[in-house]
Amino acid sequence: MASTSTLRKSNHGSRRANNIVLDLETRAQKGDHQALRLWLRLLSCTVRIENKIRLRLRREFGTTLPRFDLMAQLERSAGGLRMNELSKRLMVSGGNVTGITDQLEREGLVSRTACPGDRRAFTVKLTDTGLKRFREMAARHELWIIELMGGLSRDEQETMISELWKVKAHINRAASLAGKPTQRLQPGRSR
Amino acid sequence: MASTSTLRKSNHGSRRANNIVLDLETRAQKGDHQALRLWLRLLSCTVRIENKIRLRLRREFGTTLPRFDLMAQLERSAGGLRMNELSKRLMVSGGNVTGITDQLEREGLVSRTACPGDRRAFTVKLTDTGLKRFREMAARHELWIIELMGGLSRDEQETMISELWKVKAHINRAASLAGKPTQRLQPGRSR
DNA sequence: GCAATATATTTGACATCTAAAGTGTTTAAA
DNA sequence: TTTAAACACTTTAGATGTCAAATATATTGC
Repeated sequence: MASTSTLRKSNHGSRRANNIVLDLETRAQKGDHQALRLWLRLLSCTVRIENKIRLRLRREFGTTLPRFDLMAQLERSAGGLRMNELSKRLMVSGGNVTGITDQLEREGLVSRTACPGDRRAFTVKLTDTGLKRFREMAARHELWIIELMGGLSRDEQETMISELWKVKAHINRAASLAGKPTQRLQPGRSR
Repeated sequence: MASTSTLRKSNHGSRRANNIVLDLETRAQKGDHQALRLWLRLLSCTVRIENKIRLRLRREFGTTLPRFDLMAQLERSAGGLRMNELSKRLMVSGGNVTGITDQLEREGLVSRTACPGDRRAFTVKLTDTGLKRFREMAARHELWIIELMGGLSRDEQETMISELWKVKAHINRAASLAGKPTQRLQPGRSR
């Protein structure tokens, strides 16, 4: 594309300029490939681990990963959380949270309570049964993770944690700079 | 918990013994926490990136991530792939591949051909339209990934790629050592 | 040959997921 | 005060995802 024409032009320039262009091209090509390779490997590892956890949660506890994740969020905040907040923390859509909460409520593991002061909102909490059940699963879950991450030394794990932090920070920064699309490209028209 | 009582007890011991105990406990506690933190951060980054890609694929190309992934696998192997092979490479179940392939076939982007020599199997291929469409998307996709991974330098990316390789290798090793459950714990009984 | 077993895909029942539309509540501005 | 916008949640439609059972074909061992 642009690089091709630049290369063609610089054939008429000095050798030094030429080399610079070639360097840039090589770097660009390698760099691209690298980011993509990184992403694919990241994805691959995540999916593998997720699949293992998913399978074990089913086999040992007859539950699913999304339910476990939702309960994990609830356990961390003693007072319970609103659907809204759960949606943000789990990084899934609101409709999804509604569905999973329905399931867990049916199983008697969480409860929906009207939120005092805001009749739109619900507070979702772990029931006593839910808390007990979750603690059992969480203990096993942590062992699984330690086992699955066993390929890395403590130092390597630390390195990766901080590098992933950079990735996360960069993505968030980019998001706020770009400004999230308002999801309403046309002037909103009621009904 | 355990750390509290151990600490109390070791107040009566020698200073050296005390330190050893504290060290071990600190390491254990930190170590556990570390693996879990690593996993949560890994997951968080992956989900964030996935969500961005998903959104952009929809907005710019009116397609979805699974369809894009399936097409990406097909583009890499000129001769097409069998459902089986797609399932393995995408790390999803066979039933799932059937569904996505159905969709793409309906859209005219892939085709199912009887597999010569094995009447059980199908070969899935990109159609001409499919290939063209995919190439457009892939170019954009790569730019997105480069942008999203921009928080890491080339060296950092390289480090992470090799560390992720270790994770992957460890998981596979563990899997083969443990022996995948045959999914048939009772002697198989036909029907 | 033929039965037992293995492989490739589909199907069915369900659980997640998203995006978008719908319902009711709150807020804030006119 | 009225009313429009923002907000919290649910509902809907459609796509993915799982596992397990069902089909159909291949392969193997006797």
